[in-house]
Amino acid sequence: MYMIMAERKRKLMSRKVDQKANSESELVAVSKQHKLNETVHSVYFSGGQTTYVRRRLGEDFFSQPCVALAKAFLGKVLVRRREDGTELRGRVVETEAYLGGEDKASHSAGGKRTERNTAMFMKPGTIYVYPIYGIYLCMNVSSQGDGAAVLLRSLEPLQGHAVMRQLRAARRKDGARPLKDKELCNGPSKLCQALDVPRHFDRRDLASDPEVWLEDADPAAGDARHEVVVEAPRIGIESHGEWAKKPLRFYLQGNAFVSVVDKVAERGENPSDLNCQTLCNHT
DNA sequence: ATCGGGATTGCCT
DNA sequence: GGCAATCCCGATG
Repeated sequence: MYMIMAERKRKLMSRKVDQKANSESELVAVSKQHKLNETVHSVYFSGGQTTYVRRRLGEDFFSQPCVALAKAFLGKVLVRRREDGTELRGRVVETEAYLGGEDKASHSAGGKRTERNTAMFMKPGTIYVYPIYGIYLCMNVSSQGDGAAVLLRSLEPLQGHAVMRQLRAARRKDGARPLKDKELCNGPSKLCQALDVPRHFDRRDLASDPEVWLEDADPAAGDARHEVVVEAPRIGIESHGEWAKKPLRFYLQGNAFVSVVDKVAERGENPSDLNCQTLCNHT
C-alpha cells in the first residue's frame, strides 16, 4: 500500500516538472518533431535515459464494444497536427459511453439515424463531431455496435500548452486571467477548442487521418492500466430516466484534469453501482 | 416555415 | 450555485 502511494506521488511530481518545462521552447521542439512525423506516426523519443516509441492506434483498437473502448481510451494520447505542423497532445482521462439502441440518452437511441449522427453508425474509429448549444462542439469516436460511440470528455495536456491556452482564450473576455493547465481540456467542448477540432472532422477516421490520431499510452505520462477507473453516471443527461443513472462515465481516479469528480461513485455507494453488482450477481 | 431543446461553458452573485 | 449565451438540428404542421 505504501509502495503504491509512493509510486503515485512520484508520478505526480515528475509530471509537474514536465509541465514546467513546457512553455516557450515547446514550439521549437514541436516543429522538429513534425519533420520526424511526416510520413510515419511512430517515432522514437527520449524520456530521460530511456527511449520510447510512439505508436499510432489503428482499426483493431477501435473495434471493441462501446464500454470496453470507453475504458480503453483512458491513458491513450489524442494528437492533433495543425496546418503549420505544430502537434498538440493530450492524455485521455475521462470518457462516456453512448450505446445506441436501448440507450435513451444516445443521439442514436432506438436506432434513430439522421444527417447529424451518421458517423455513429460508421465503422469503429469514425469521428463524430456535433455542435451543442449553438456555440460549442463535442467529439466522439464510434465503437463496435450499431450507433454506439465514445464521448471524449477530458484530456491532460501533454504538449502544446501555449497553443492550447491561446485557442481557449480566443473566445473569452479580454483581460481575463490566463487559464491554468487543468482548465484547458477539462470538458468535452473545451478539448475541442484546445485541440482545434473543427466541425468538419465529423466522419473522418481516427485510425488513418493525417490531422488527428490516437497514440498508445505515453510511458512518461503514465499507463492507465495501473490506475483506478471510476465508473459514474454520465453528465448532462438528467432528463433520460433510468439511462441517466447508469455508470457509463469513466475517469482516472485522483487525476486533476477530470471535469467533474463524483464523490458518491468513488465511495461505491450510488444506485448504479448497486445495479451493476446486481447484474453481475445474476450472471 | 416554425418551434423547442440540447452529451456546455463562463461569468455573475 | 445560478443562469444567460446562441444556433443547429430534427420534429411537426
